[in-house]
Amino acid sequence: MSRSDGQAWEAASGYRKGEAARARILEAALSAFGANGFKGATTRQIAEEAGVNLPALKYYFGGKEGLYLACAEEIVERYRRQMLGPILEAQAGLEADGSPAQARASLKIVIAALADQMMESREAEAWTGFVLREMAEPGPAFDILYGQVWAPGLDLIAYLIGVARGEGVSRKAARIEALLLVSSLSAFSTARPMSLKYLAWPDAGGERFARVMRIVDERIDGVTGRS
Amino acid sequence: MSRSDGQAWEAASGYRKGEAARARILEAALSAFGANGFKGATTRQIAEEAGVNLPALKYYFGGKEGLYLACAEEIVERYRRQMLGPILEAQAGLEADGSPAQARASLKIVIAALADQMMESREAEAWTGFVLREMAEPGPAFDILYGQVWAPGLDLIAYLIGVARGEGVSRKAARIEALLLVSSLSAFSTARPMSLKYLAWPDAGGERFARVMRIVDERIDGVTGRS
DNA sequence: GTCTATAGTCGGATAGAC
DNA sequence: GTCTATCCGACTATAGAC
Repeated sequence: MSRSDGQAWEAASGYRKGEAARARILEAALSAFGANGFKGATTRQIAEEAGVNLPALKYYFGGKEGLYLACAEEIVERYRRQMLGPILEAQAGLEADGSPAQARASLKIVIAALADQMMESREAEAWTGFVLREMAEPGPAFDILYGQVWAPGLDLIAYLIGVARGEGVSRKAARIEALLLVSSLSAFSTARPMSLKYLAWPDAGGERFARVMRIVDERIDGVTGRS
Repeated sequence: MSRSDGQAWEAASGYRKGEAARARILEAALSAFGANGFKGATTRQIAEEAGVNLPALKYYFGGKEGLYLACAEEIVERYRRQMLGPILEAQAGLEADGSPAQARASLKIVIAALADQMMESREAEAWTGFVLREMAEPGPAFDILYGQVWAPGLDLIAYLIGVARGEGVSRKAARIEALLLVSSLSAFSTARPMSLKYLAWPDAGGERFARVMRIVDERIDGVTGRS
């Protein structure tokens, strides 16, 4: 990996400037790939936005595809950083009280955190775009994102749905419910431009976000079997 | 428009062969744009798949963007052709019996037809891909698709939700519910590759499609206020 | 390590023969 | 109307100076 090479020469020479350049390139790439996809984003645009010249991308990441994969790894870290708190909170609640009602509450915590990333957070916009695009059209980063982001997240949600509904739901059915629930959030991430126009909303933040989330919580009540 | 130009010389000369070439190009373009988007699709690839040479695209459609817009118009027609029956059925049911229960039944008919297009139909795969992509990243075809496909469809669904729930729901809330409901179907259209992997399903057709739809129908019961 | 300069490729568009 | 041949711009990648 180009990353460990970079660390190797840094350790040897004590050179530090490179790490800042590397971070800027990664940030610019995340933004560009998230907005335009692998093919749509150009290395020139990324280099310019990062304030480096073109060959720097090859130097640090081996090329366009290496940069794309590095973005995926960065996304996994950011996803974990953002979701770790809510996930631990949800798990702690369930360990203290394994009731269906608590599972429903934990589910709402997890979905709210996910929705916050997908719908509201401006900083998360780049990486959610990247992730959603890769799920629709599997590319070089599909496996890592599936294994590190989607599968664990969906497993947790499906598990919480199963507990909340009691024994009356099969494992597969809970997984389908989880997919439908998470996908419904795409109304305000992937499909946001259309949704905002349809609701005549300038954005989906603040009170508007809260309003959507109240409705999503009602849907969760429905999924988990409360009238 | 290049289209009316084409019709003009046909009417004058009685020449017919061109219309077949035009249709082949449109079909190939629909498939290519649906799979790869405007930038991702190449005119060379479209021309080759259609069995024509490159300048034919300019001749018939004025260029890449003209071809893209022609695809959008074609999609509107196909959407209407596919959805007209179910929409009329839903409206007829509601006119005969304006009860919440009937509205719920009509809603299930409309959603099932929509899901069939988005999830199961192989022929619809190209145009649903095109539509979903354009909604996420507004391009030249956004306005026509929004006005002719999304807005009318969502209006009908939001209206049916409102009737099914009685007077207890605001117009805006019904619209948000409609967006969330329709978006949940994207689990098996936009996000299909990931969903199929997660469920360990080879495809989402036949009995598997029916299984998902049974769960979607339960969600509709939840949205429309049945326990 | 970082840069300039350029090689090599590919895509959209079009001129002009027939 | 349909074709071949070609132009021009933009892209990725890389050689080589410092």
